[in-house]
Amino acid sequence: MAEIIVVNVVASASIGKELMLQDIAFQLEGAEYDQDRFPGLIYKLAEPKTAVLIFRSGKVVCTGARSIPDVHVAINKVVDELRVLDMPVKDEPDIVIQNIVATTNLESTLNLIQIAMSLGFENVEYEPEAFPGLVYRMDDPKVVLLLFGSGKMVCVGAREVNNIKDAVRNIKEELSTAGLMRT
Amino acid sequence: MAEIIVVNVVASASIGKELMLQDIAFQLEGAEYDQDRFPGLIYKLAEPKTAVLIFRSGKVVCTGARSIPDVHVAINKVVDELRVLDMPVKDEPDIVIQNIVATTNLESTLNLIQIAMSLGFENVEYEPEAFPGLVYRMDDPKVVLLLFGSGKMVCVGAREVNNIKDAVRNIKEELSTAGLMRT
DNA sequence: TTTCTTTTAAAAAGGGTATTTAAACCTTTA
DNA sequence: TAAAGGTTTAAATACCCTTTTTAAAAGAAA
Repeated sequence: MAEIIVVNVVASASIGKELMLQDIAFQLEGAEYDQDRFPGLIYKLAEPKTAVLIFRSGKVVCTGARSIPDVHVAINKVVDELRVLDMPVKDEPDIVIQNIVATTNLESTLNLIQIAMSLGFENVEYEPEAFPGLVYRMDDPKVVLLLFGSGKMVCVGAREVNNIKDAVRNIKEELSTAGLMRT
Repeated sequence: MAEIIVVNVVASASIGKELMLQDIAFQLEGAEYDQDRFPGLIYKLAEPKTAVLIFRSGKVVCTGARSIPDVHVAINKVVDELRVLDMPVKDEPDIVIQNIVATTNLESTLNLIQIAMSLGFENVEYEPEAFPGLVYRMDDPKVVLLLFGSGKMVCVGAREVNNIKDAVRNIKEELSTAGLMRT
């Protein structure tokens, strides 16, 4: 079975109280902050390679992590840096994984038109002239799959890694049963 | 003492579960519904003269009422009309008064520049070239007063009528003490 | 050839969209 | 010149947008 590769993890966390973003922007090297564009301050870390959005409320969003442990490492790094700047931050931020994006290879070229008909148009969106992937909204687990003619797929919206495993297992079963995959 | 006139009462309420706004828009005479402009359906009542915003969530907002009893009359009218259309509505919507707007006359012309200095620039905004009224944010009760050179004023943000009475009493006392009102 | 656009999910928090109302001053429009 | 509309304030409702990240692959633009 082709491996499932997590390519992006998005998480949110509360790291403290009211933060003075203007001060942080001035003291934190590399911080991007343009209130007119976006209310959050954008801080990109090189290792783990992530982008952390810091908000006035003390909440943050971490994007781009390749694993859940990396999310924790990234957020803790930001918290430590803010602590050095004497900003009011917690010792243990409460991190919540919000979205895990993963890819895998179904190892079979796919006839997306036939798959669209088979999965039912109520859960499928397929407009090759707009986007080459077929969008399938799975109910359980509640995730969205992007299927490509090459057999590769992307799973987005998962809250935990097991959701992805279940989704991949389900779609393989559905396609195989419908005879839409080289078995 | 010049009377306080309530000119607008805004209230919110939950009147039921998920509502099909599209259906309501089609069946309710006079309903305005344009999803691209605003997510709520706008329904204007002639008596009491109000505008009720109905949302998909089953929550509504009533604006324009001249009194608190009128808010109840208006919302109940809407609920009754929706019930006739077989929409899922409650028997007793839980109405919450969110904002009461009132006007009164301080019966003295006011020197807004002097008042701005006296009340303290941290709570006052006065830019006559932009807007003729002086904006005063009172802490207790937490309301905002718009003072005009004519002596007339507007009080917004009150949650109950007593807030307005207290606010008027307070501003009169503050201005009189500072000798900024003809007593 | 490289880059960008298309699509999807998710959070954060502002801004805009719309509704109502008074005050009074300015500008625009018939 | 009169009438209309814009200026400001509060409040709830709930959507859209903004930004960040990431893969897939097709088409277009540079």
